Parts: sequence; C-alpha cells; structure tokens
Amino acid sequence: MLRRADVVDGAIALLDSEGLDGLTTRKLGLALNVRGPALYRHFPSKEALLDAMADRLLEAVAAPLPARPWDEQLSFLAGRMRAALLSHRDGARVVAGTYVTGPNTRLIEDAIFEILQAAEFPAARAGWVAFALGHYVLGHTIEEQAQAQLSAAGVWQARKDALSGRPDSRYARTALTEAFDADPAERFDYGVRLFIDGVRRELLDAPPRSVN
Amino acid sequence: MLRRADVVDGAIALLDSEGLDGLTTRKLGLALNVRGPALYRHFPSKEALLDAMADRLLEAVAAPLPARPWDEQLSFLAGRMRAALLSHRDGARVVAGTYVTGPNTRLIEDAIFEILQAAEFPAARAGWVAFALGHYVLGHTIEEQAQAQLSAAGVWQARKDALSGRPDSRYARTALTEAFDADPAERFDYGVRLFIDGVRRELLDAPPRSVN
DNA sequence: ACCTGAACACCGTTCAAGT
DNA sequence: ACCTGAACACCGTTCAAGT
Repeated sequence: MLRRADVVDGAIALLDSEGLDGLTTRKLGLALNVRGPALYRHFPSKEALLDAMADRLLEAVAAPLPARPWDEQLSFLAGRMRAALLSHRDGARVVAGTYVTGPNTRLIEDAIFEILQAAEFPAARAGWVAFALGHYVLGHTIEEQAQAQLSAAGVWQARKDALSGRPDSRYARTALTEAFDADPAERFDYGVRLFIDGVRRELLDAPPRSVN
Repeated sequence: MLRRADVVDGAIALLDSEGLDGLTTRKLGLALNVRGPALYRHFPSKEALLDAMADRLLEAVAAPLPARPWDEQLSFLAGRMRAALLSHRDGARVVAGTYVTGPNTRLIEDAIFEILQAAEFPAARAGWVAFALGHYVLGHTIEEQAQAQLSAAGVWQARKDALSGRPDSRYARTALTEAFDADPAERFDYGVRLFIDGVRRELLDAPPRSVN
C-alpha cells in the first residue's frame, strides 16, 4: 500500500532523474508501482505534492545548531539551506514555486530567532532579517542551478567567450570574470558575510538596553 | 504581419491576464490574431520566448541613474529591479526561470560596476556584490508575488491566525507578526540596507590605495 | 478502502499544405 | 515568405467501475 511519505520520497527521487519539468503524475505513479490517479488519494493536486516536497527538502536545515557566536551560526545556517536546496535537481525552483509555509520553514525561522535573540537583536526586526537571508539564499541557489543546466549545454562557455571580445571597461571585465570563475560556495559565503556585517552594524547602532 | 517584439509584448500582456501557468502558445497566438504554430517563426521554443520576456521585463531597470552617492544609487537600482519584477504578474518567476543573460542584464551589471568603481570598490569583488544583490532582489520578489497569490485566497490570513495560538516565545511571535504586517517595500529596503552596510564595511576594511 | 481504465480538456511542437 | 490544419505525444484531473 502506498504511503504519503513514499510519494514524497519517490517524487524527489524522480526529480533527480527527470527534473522538475519531467516530473509528471504518470511517471511518478509508475515509479511507485501504481497508476497516476492513485496519487490523488494522498494529495489533492500536484501543487500540494510540490508543497510537501518543498518542506521535505528543507528538513535537514532544521537540525540543531552547534554552539557558536551568533554570526557564525547565521552563516552556518545559510550554508545548510543552500546545501539542502542544491542537494536535488531543481530543488531551489521547487521551493521557490510554493510559498513556503510548511513545518520545517517554521523550525528554521525559529532557529534564526533564537540566534538573534541570543545576540540581543531587536525582536521587531528579527523577522525582517530572517526573510532577507532566506530570500538571498533562494535567489542564489535558483541561479546556481540554472547556471548548472546551462553549463551542461555549452551556453555558459559561450557567454564567457563573448566577454573577452567586448568593449567593456577593464573594471567590468575583471568584475565579471572573477564572478564567473569563482567557486559558487565562496561567492555565496561572501554575500552572506556582507549581509551579516549589516546585521552587526544594526546591533552596534541601536544597542539593546540589556541593563534595565 | 507578426513582428518579434509584438510577440514579446503580447506575451507579457497575456501574463498579466492568465499568469505564467496560463500562458500557452495557443492563447498567445489567438491574442495576436494568429494560430499557435505561427509563433515558431520568431522563437524556436516557448523557452526562448520566456527568455526574451525576461529581458524585456528588465528593460526599465537599465535606464540612467541620478547622480547620487554610491550607496543611494545601489539602493535605488535595487528598488527599480524590484519594481520591474513586480510590474507584471509572475514577473519574478519568469526572470528566475531563465538564467538571465540578455542585453539588459548586461546593462544592469555594468551600471552596478560603474557605481562600485566610483566608490573605489575592488574590481575583483564587484561581480560578487552585483550577483548577491540581484539574488536578494530575485528571491524577495518571488516570495512577494507568491504571497500575493496566497493572499488572494485566504491562506495568508489562515497562517497569521495559526500564529496567535502557538506556543512560540514572545520574541518569535513579535518577529513574525512584524514581518508579516510590514510594508513589503520597507522590508525589502531594510534587507538592501543591511547588504549595503556590509559593502560599506568592506570598503573601510580594505581601503583602496587611491594615492599611489 | 484503495486503485484502475477510460475519458476530458488541455499542452508544446512538427510539418505538409495552403496563399 | 508567412501562416494554418491536422496530427503527435504528451499533460493534470475526474470518476465510474473494479477488487
């Protein structure tokens, strides 16, 4: 008998082999030794299945954090989110497609709030920080996976080639080649660091009156 | 006779009325007084059309910037990107779907490089800054539009209601309600500011040796 | 209770044929 | 040169019928 969790797991496995555009109810049914319509016992629509997949993809992110200073924890968590979204083909697009609101999203938000609270960051802005960080991670991973698809074809190299024969300034050429050739993980961490530096400055600007 | 630019414009108009999922070659054909297959004279595939739409959506962002300090210019540009992606239904998803590489993307990148060069920001990291900012904007607008869809249904309100009856900490509840109720534009600008503060710190840490 | 077969109303894309 | 009609190989989803 088919269990709901098996459907989600099977869907994520099929995502890896077929990609998001190749993920159909018929193929998923066959992979689970069932016919497509049987899936509708567990999910009212394919969209609902995608929602469940998105939450499943974020599961590992909600694990407990090592004890560290707040800035390292935030950076660590961002890295974990990125790793989770990249761990399956089109993972970022799956999560971006649904407005994420599953249980794991809440757990991750709570983790960020605990970090910020420990750092004595104002509660009124903690949600803004959590959203901003999440949006950065989402945007970055979407583009990383899109770029990976294009690299598989030759499009990426073609764009790099077009670069060298351009009338751009030396500054622009340096900026672009350094960005294209960089290790994506390093480029990602750099953005996280800029962001966290901004958070730190916010802490210094409006120091919490912890002595009251 | 059908011109390529008319197809792109018609597709964006249809995007507003039907949404990305309702944008089909058949409907677009009819809206242009033609049958679906006629579109293949101008685009080798629907994906190629979506690429052209993405570039078209970013057109307004590439306009010249007012003379201002670098940080205001960066913030202004980010706001313009956001406005462009939000100006049509599912605009962010259209841009996220394609790995953006059209002419307007290049113009926007160049604009950022000019801003950073004027601020004497190191060329080797300018591309990283441009990408990071773009990824934040993309992630934010995707979620903004997804949230807007859910608001149209009642899902958003439902989640807010679920919030009040939760055993969360006071800190988490404050953080979440402040994030949900905030003006999205303000929340967006806050994230941009964190980010720009990080860029500013980078400038102070490794000051360019402009006097050589 | 759980699943299937057949059907409905669609898709993107191809291509011979029309004008 | 530009477009259409018809067709191909699919989709998500519904639902009566099977077991």
